[in-house]
Amino acid sequence: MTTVNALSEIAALMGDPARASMLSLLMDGRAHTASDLAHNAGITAQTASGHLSRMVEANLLAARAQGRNRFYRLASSEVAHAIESLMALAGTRATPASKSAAWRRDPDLRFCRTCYDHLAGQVGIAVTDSLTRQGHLEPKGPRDWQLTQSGELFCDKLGVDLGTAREASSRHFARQCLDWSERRPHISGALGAAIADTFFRRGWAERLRRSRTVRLTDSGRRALGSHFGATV
Amino acid sequence: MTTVNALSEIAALMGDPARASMLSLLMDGRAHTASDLAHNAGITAQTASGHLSRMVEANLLAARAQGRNRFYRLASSEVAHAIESLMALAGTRATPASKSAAWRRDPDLRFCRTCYDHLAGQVGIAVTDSLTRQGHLEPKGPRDWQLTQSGELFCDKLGVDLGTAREASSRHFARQCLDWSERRPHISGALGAAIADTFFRRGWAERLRRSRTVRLTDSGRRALGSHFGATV
DNA sequence: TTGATGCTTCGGCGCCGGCCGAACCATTGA
DNA sequence: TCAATGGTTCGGCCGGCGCCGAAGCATCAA
Repeated sequence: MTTVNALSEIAALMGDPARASMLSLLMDGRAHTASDLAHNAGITAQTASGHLSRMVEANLLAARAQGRNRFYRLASSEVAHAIESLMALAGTRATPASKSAAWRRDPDLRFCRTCYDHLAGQVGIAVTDSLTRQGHLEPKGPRDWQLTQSGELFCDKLGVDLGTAREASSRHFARQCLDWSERRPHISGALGAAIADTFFRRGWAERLRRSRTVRLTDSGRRALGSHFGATV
Repeated sequence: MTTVNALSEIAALMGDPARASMLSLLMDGRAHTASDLAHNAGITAQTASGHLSRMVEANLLAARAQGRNRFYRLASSEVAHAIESLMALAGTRATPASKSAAWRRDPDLRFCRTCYDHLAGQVGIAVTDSLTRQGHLEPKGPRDWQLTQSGELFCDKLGVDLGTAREASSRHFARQCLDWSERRPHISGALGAAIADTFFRRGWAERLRRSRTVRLTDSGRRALGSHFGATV
């Protein structure tokens, strides 16, 4: 393959209106589901599926399966840079994030919910962000985190049962789980479950019946502020 | 026109093999005749004519009639930049272990070439690295550099025409341009052009015919060592 | 289990656009 | 003026690819 052909193949991928529409949506830097991208581009799921796999093949996108959903995001900042420089030629700039309709539909679920056995939504992200920001949590490999020494102390002070969490040796300790509403990773795995358990045990949060939705109590709201430095 | 359509239209123009071939040839920053471009792309003159007028219409190319000939060149350095950033993506297609065939096949192009009107490849990177390492060049914002006081002196000593470079006020002075073969930024903008001009004027480098490839002369190799402290 | 949902694969249709031959226009040189 | 050369316009052919319906697989909820 020549340099020229490589150029034309990459450009041709971006040159289809449907694919360009998907790339534009993904310029917000977050991950979107295949159906989200299909709907946004105004095409059927099966057509979108073909487009998406071609772009993954060409290393424009990265895919990650989670449950029944498949999330796609831009493969690298270089891809975003190339798209931006093409948009610059057209005299336009990248559009900021545009929220999907589904995103607005369920504000409570979006705010806080359980994802299996750990916290997700804005609260789950707030906890995750707080831990990384304070240096308690750091990346370990592409899909995991690990607690730092200060993180161990912090969890102990909070009453998070790290001993039991570590005993579940067959399970990932601190896995990155992609949050569908926030489109960013939150903590899952044994640590995520232990943290969620702490929230329920200390009365910071309550499960709603027959729903994944979780209600943050007043004391929970205060705890987020005092322990995590977060206001939600 | 939406930004999405603008993106796809520009990308689609670059996405045709024949047009991509023309754009690649024009990446040398020089003007080429229509028949030259047609022959290089392996198509007939009438087909090329259609492609060329479409690219002029889209402001990718600028045309100038001269006698019976019609010369085409890239419309702006922004076009060159967009093409270069697409080529950077094309380099990531295969598995990281094996570079693309084109990458292996074209060692001279990788070593030194023009990117529109400035130097790219290993030599372009060596110059850029030398300037930053010696404190002559420092980052200014996310995508630009600026010359330090010592950098001004250094350029004067070298014979780089900074006055003319600064006069082109509509143009970025020292822009970061992502090098597709080295995967790191080199100097573009008015300063990049002035430096390249110095290399050609002092006989340190020579353009090869009908190619973006640049040959470093023996004196150029010595100059890289003495002035820039680089061995290539 | 059963049904619902998300995603993919397969097959066939339709059309957009790249291609060239032929003809035409413009500039040059004699 | 006439031929030669470079470039463009027009018309028609045809292949590639974007599209969807149908069907199939995987996951989740009850």
